[in-house]
Amino acid sequence: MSQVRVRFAPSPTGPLHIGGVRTALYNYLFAKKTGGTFILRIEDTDQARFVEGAEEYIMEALKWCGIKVEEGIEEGGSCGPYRQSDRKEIYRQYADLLVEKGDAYYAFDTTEELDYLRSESEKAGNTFIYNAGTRDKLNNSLSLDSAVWNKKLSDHEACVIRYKMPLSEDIHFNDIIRGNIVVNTGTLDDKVLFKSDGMPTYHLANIVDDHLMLISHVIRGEEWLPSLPLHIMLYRSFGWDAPLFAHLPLLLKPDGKGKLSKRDGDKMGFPVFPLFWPYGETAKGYREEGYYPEAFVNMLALLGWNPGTEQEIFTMEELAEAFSLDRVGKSGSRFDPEKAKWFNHQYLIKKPVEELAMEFREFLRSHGYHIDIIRLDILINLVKERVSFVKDIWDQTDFFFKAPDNYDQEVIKKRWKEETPATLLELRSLLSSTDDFTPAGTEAAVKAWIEEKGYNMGAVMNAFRLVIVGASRGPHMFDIISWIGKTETLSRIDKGLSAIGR
RNA sequence: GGUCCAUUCGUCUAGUGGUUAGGACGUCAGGUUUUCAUCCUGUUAACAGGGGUUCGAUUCCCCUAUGGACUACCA
Repeated sequence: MSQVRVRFAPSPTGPLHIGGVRTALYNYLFAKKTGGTFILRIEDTDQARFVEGAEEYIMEALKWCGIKVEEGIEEGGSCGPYRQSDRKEIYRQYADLLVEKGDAYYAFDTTEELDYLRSESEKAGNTFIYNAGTRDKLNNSLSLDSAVWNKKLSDHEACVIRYKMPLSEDIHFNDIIRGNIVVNTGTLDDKVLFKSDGMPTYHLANIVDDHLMLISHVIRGEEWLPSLPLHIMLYRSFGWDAPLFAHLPLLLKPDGKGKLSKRDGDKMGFPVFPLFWPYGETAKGYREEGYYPEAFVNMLALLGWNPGTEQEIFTMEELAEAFSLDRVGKSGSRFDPEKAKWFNHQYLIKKPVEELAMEFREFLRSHGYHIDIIRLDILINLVKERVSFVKDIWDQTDFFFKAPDNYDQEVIKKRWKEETPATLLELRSLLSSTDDFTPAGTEAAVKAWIEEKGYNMGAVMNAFRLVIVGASRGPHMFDIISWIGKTETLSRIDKGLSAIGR
């Protein structure tokens, strides 16, 4: 098998969508699996859609994901440049080559003329196609007198180069994921290969670059499938061996139909982009939402591909080892934000406590709390199983840092009895005289007292929790009071008694 | 409209010409717990429809339906 070389070829028109990230990931995994090379090529042949910052965003997003580019703008490589606008001079000669061969021709029709033809056709219920059936009636080097079009050329009249699609010919081609496909050229149109602005279109640039960059496998989104026949024809016209193709299924909206878009994320509160997009209409990112890149990548990898085993948690290395194109599904995958959270939870609970503590310390700082890292370790161990994100730890631990401002009415109704204040007073004095304020120490003392007095464990502990936490939630009481300390514990009992009273 | 692609629990999916159609997320229930959560156990629920082929089709073929992509001098 010849050397595997794959490329991820986004166009820098905005933030990279997670569908794009998945395409990059599958390319990367395939390269790693086969010992091949992963290349990043920027397809910026559309000057009108250029977006400032998009290229940097793409590179940063891949880095965050742990997808390492081997050849690209920053990395260099023997097949550069890797930005199509920097390869501008390359394309024209190939377009000309096709014209010389008779597989392409010059066309002088203006956008307005073509738009008019299209709308007229539509009114008549037909579809306008620029192809063998219509090209003779249009303005091009096939229909016009050679003197006429040569003059247009020498006058530098606006002109594009179109591919001359055969009248009717079945094109057979193979897709690694979808198998054999047949399309008749009669349904295809004479696509523009070279624009009047001096830039190639995607179709030409793509074929030329993939050939020049020795790409062995083209792994891209399903939206490219309809243009594959054209690409196959192009390879044929150039006399080049075509790479192998794999068209990945789309990522769909979580609800309803259609492909995943930014709006879905906004509507349902989950990110559609890996990183925060800071320009123009901003968009939130997985990174900023608190997702770990490993979890994000793991989740994405399993959306459309499966290992054929029941393993769900994979490191990047394991993914690369297990990956294969023939285990990629054919149908679109609906994205499930809930499962994305679950993946993050899996990674979070496996993180070393010290790391989580460091992360949470930053969070606390921004909320005005400065807590010793050792104490945070203890805290994290108490609650990490309960959260999916570090930022969620706060919701589970706020009462560790401040006494309750109010007390859950439902719990008061259920747990606050006639004798409760007296019992809590007893408990207060017991704790006050307990020197060993470790969880084990207070637990032993309190349980012995409850037993001795014949109290009901649930009644006492729930009332106790109410004055300490303010609600019916949180880790074990003795862990809580040990962490907040004796002074705070006693003060919260006092505060609770006077607030709830009776 | 035309071309192409797709269709297994709500979701991601496994799977085979003969299976109790398996797993995960979610849901629900029970258990554990001083509470909530976790956790454990269990439950739930699927082969789009119709024709073939076949002794037998979820699996192979055809049609229909539904969904999707594409249909630009955008990628």
